[in-house]
Amino acid sequence: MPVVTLPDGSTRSYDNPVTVAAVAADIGAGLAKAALAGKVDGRMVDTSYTIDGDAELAIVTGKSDEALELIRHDAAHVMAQAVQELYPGTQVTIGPAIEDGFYYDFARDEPFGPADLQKIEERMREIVGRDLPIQREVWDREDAKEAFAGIGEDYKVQIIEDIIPQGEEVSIYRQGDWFDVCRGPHLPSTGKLPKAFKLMKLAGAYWRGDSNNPMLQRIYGTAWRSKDELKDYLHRLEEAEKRDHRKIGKALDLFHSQDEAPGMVFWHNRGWTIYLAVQQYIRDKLRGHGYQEVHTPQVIDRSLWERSGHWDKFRDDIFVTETEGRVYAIKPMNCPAHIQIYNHGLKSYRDLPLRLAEFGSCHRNEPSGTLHGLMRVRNFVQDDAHIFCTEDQILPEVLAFTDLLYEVYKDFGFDEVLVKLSTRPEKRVGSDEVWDKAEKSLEDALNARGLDWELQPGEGAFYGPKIEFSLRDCLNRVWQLGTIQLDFSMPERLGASYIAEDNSKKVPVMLHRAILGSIERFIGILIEHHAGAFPLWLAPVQVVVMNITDRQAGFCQEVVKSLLDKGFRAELDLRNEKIGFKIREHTLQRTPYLLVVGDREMENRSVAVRTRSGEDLGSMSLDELIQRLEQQVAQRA
RNA sequence: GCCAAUGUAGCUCAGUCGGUAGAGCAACUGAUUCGUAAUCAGUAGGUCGGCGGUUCGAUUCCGCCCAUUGGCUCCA
Repeated sequence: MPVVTLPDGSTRSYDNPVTVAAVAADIGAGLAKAALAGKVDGRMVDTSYTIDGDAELAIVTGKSDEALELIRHDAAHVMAQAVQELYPGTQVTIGPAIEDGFYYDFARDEPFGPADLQKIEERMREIVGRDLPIQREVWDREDAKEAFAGIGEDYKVQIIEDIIPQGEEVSIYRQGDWFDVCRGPHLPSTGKLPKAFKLMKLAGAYWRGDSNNPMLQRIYGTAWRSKDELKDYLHRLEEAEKRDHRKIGKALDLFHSQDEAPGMVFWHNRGWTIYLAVQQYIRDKLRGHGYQEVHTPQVIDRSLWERSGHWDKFRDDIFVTETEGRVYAIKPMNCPAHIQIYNHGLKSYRDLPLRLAEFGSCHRNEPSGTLHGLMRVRNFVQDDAHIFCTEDQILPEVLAFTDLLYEVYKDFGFDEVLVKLSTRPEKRVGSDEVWDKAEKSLEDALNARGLDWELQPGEGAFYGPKIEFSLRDCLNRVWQLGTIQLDFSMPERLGASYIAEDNSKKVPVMLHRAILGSIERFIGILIEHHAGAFPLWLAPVQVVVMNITDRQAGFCQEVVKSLLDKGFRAELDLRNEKIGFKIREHTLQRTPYLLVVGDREMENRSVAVRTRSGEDLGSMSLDELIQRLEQQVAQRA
């Protein structure tokens, strides 16, 4: 006698077990038709699911938020069916719903091309048109393996063997002649899939994400509840692409890179101006937070890297140079060098914590396929620092660092920070007691500041746990910026020690930490965050002064000089062009303030002020303007 | 590194089913001195990513390499 409670609180009782579809039909014919799935006690199920006891039920329709995942998962199935119909012999593997869409990985000798995508998409529409009922069946595990082996679906056999836990039932979803192993739930029929999908791109992907495995062909698609939603999504993508830091970097003349130096940046004056502004900002911050800035060599004999352990582990990723029979590494990181500074002179516990900061240029020979604009480069500078401290100082240091990091992110206008804590991996150094203490310090620090964070068990480095702070780029890709990593290994390897209160010799704990991470990457994120319209304090050119006719040239020069004297980045535009043309150009260049000087302004020694957003602030005296600019820079607005 | 795609003038792009290429903007010259998102006219500009092969002839077809883009893996 199931009693079904609906979201509005009303109940319906039935004499016998009922399906979700039956309840929907009981409520109304319209709902029965619209029903895509059910949510029973919070769990998504098929409409064919039988409710045999008291339960809470919500009918999922095309309007529900839950419908999206369902639709995307079904789109993946329909795509797989389309592919197998069009390209017999292609094996299917896995095909989940993902953010904004879905993908499916296929095993096929022939590569898919862009033309195939169109064909597949057409066939998908046809399959939707066929309105095939989608039926769930439960098969015996061994029967299922045999069935898939029989049709040459080796990957499916592996999935049943390795991925579906023993004891869990093996469910098969059948649509027409086509069937797939799947946990579900699915739509009642292929006809319920809105024709608001689009295949987006082709990619390679290793089977089960392991680069030792064969590479499969992945097709990405997007799917939505309606054509309008799809249109909105595609429009959002277009808008996002306009923010791409590589595009803006070129358009605003910030930087470039070229074939001769892959993964390295040629900073043009405007980009370098931003770079220096960012660096100067951090430098000032560090000085106020008890850091000492140092600078160490870029080229260091391999023996140091052998002692630190990097030579063994990262030999292939280290640029090397040789002279007079000695092999040197172009440094991939600063820490071993900082330990050399630490080791210089006997240290007492009274010297700790010792915080050494460096803007050191590092090179890593990253795999070619991973390079990406400013986000992933081979030569970068981090706002790097290493804190040498006692075990008891870990918590206060992590707390102080977290506070500093959020202070910095706030100044740059970032508030959506993703935080992840990575804990001990299987292979590690250091005793469990030390790890316990270290992990707890990191966790306590995050909780003390009330941050939302995600645990990544086993993802820590072999030498210690870490916290990572990440931001998203314009295409929603996540990039790590800040980090704090505890290190129980390197100080010992490189012979760092201090004399403790009890006169014993102890090894300090080292904290690797960065806030912006690579400054290159950070500027990439900044460019996309602001779409090139940098806040005044970062703008490479803050003010441009334009004349209407040659008569005002002299006064314009005076204005620029006054601004330069006040420390502003001002430029002059005296070209023989119409004012509208100049306004357009500098607006496109995202210059924050455009000053127009005509006869009127020259007469009363003022400037007409326009912002890049098109706002006309009218005429004002130079003093008024400077006051405004100074205030805005101070507020970092 | 792996899979796929792409590489034509400073920039954005078109084109050649094999006969060494074109537009807009930018540049340069001249005219114009014009008050808030493009003044007009003219001129010049390319080893069609690199190397090799096929061919009478290759930017076009084929192979290799380099770089870039989108993914995957990696990321001290």
